[in-house]
Amino acid sequence: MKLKRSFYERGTKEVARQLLGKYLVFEPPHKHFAGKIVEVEAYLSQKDLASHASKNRTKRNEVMFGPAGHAYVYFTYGLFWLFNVVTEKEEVAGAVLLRALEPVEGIEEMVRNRGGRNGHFLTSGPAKITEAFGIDGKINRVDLCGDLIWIEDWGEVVKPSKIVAAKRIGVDYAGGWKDKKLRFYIKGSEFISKP
DNA sequence: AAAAGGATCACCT
DNA sequence: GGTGATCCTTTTT
Repeated sequence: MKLKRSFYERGTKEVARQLLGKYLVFEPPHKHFAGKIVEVEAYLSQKDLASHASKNRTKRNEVMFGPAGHAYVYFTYGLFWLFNVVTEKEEVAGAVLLRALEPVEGIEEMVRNRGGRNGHFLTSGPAKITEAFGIDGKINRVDLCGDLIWIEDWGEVVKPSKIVAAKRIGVDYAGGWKDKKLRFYIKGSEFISKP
């Protein structure tokens, strides 16, 4: 079942934890991809110094301030696209970064998109996900309650004891926020980006 | 350990 | 309207 807007329209930390074990589905013309979400990071609000939203509204981060359930896709390091899900009600700029998936459907096409790499290297990092799926800036602002890209609940339950909370990756610039445990992953998954 | 690479933002003029 | 530091990373040495 496709997640509804009400799922996303809640506290970012809760949404992040509950996205574990759900499935990202992407259906561009004549293609089909699906992957199980095994690692995420929560970016809480304008107060979160690790978040793009900490600098108030700009052209880039604008979508984070809008309604929940939309995609926030941005370009970084001159090379990579990163995919986020917008959370919370309007004016509260929360988002969840998808950091790692377990590939499930469309694997052959993912391998092609990733230059022949396979297995553990396919989607074990935020920019690896977008490369494998072929996600780029065209997906920014797309409504996840539509028919191009969305997240599904396949009825799997991830027990709290299987969820690990850890420091976020690559946010050493974020002052007192850099060590907060807002990264969540499924314990034992072979596809997480960093242990 | 370091290169790869370009958009974005803060801060100037 | 121009400049420079920075960046929610990946790959290769």
